[in-house]
Amino acid sequence: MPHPSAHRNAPAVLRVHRPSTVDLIATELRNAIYSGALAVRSPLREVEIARQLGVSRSPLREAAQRLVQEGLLTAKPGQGMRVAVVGEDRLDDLFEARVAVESHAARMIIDKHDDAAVAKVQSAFDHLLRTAEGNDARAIGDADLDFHFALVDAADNAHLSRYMSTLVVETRLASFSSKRGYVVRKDITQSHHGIMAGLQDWDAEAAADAIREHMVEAVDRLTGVLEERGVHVETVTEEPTPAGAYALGPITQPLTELS
Amino acid sequence: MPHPSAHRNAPAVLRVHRPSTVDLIATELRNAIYSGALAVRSPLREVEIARQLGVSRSPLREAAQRLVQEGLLTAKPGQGMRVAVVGEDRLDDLFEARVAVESHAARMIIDKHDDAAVAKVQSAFDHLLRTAEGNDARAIGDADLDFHFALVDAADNAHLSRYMSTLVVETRLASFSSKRGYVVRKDITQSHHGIMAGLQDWDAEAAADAIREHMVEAVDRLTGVLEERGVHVETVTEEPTPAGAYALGPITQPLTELS
DNA sequence: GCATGTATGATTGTCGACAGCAGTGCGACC
DNA sequence: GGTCGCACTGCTGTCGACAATCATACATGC
Repeated sequence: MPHPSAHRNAPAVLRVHRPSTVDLIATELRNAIYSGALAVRSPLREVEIARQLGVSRSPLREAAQRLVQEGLLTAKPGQGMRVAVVGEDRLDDLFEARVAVESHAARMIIDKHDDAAVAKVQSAFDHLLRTAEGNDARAIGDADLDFHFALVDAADNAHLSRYMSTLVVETRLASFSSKRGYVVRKDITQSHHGIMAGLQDWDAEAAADAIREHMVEAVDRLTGVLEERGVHVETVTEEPTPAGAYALGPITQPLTELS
Repeated sequence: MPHPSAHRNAPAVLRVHRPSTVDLIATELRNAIYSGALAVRSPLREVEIARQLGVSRSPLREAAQRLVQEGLLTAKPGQGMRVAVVGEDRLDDLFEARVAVESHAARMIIDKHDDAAVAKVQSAFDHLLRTAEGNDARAIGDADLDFHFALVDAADNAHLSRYMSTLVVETRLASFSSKRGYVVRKDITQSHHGIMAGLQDWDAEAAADAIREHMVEAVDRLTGVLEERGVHVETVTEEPTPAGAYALGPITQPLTELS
């Protein structure tokens, strides 16, 4: 039985895309950092992790170099690599870069009057709204980052999407690096609402302003400047993880995928 | 004799920053790609290049993975790595990403009324003007890319600068990948003049518009759509290189540098 | 007691080697 | 004559091993 997607004038077979072992390891490492399985500042024990992944040190080190290039790992000669710390001194640069990417993504969507793109962002926004009703800080944080990635991804620019995927993980690292633990603001949906409104009104400046304001709020939250000013905002804090011995799953070669 | 820069209240010694071997190799590879020593689409012969660099295959492969992450090298399982081809299908995404980064850099400079930043860009612009008087296509191309990097670098955001440094090399790869060879427009200074004017007038929208227009012109030049439309613009073409056997210099450990 | 020097253990950085795969050319077969 | 099959060659992907380096703890001396 032919596959339903088999098209008449389409080429008989699609080009197969085989991910290399290094690809798989790099993805695994990124996920481990994003999920917190690899804690901030923790050294990357090559022999141990290589054993957990079921590979040798060579491909692991090669994959790790990709994350070094992304800024997710830092390497010091003689001391190996550790999960990068995104301290307060880097917050301005990081979130300003996000403003650059996300506001331009919004401008692209608006310039094209791309209804489908807005619908995608709306979907992510709805999910954020539902999640924000609960008190799971991590889930809210995930939905938040998903929203921002969806915004950039909806602009349909592979280059910006790839850069954004790194920015997302770095943002997560900034939260993990915070002295106050993993905290999200309860009013997080409000600033997102401004972004959605800008998109729906096809108002690029309004969307860009909302994004800029949202990033300022994020930096304020992470630096704790709000508490210093005596401003009270309701937040949700994740109970600190046991930081126990994590375990990375072994690399499993996925079935040959078509692209 | 104490160094003149020794400050009274500064820490006695600065933190030393030792570049790792992988750092040096990665820089060497980037330069080789930027200069064209490693031609587009050419496979990365690991044994040969490792021998030229005076290192083993392991650190070379690790360094190469950094360039894979940057998109400067592409890796296919079983076929090793080759210098990436930035074909016409990727031009839109690439230059749109540059618009995002560069226009935001301009906005940052303008928002801060940063005179020193404008002066830096002006310096790069002057150099471009002088170079454009000649007919050395490659030199003009270098000055062009230097200008755009200077613009982003002047915004004083390490994150964006790092991303821009990759975008610069990718842009160079786009020129190398062009079927028409390495070509620069004679009227290249005009569109840059608009950018400079926007900065000097502290007019963010004017600067952003000029940047956007500049990128459109660049894409038009690379896709050859101008010729198709019968529009004639004066260009300078670099005579094709002999494509002879290049040679990468051996890795030399620089003296311990202070950061 | 504090600082300095030393031994130890673990971990990284690098290398050479080997198996396996991909591309190529030749030859056989339909 | 074209297609298929097969051996060959070069290269990659992966591994284990070794030396150099770093961090830690301990001992020594002032």
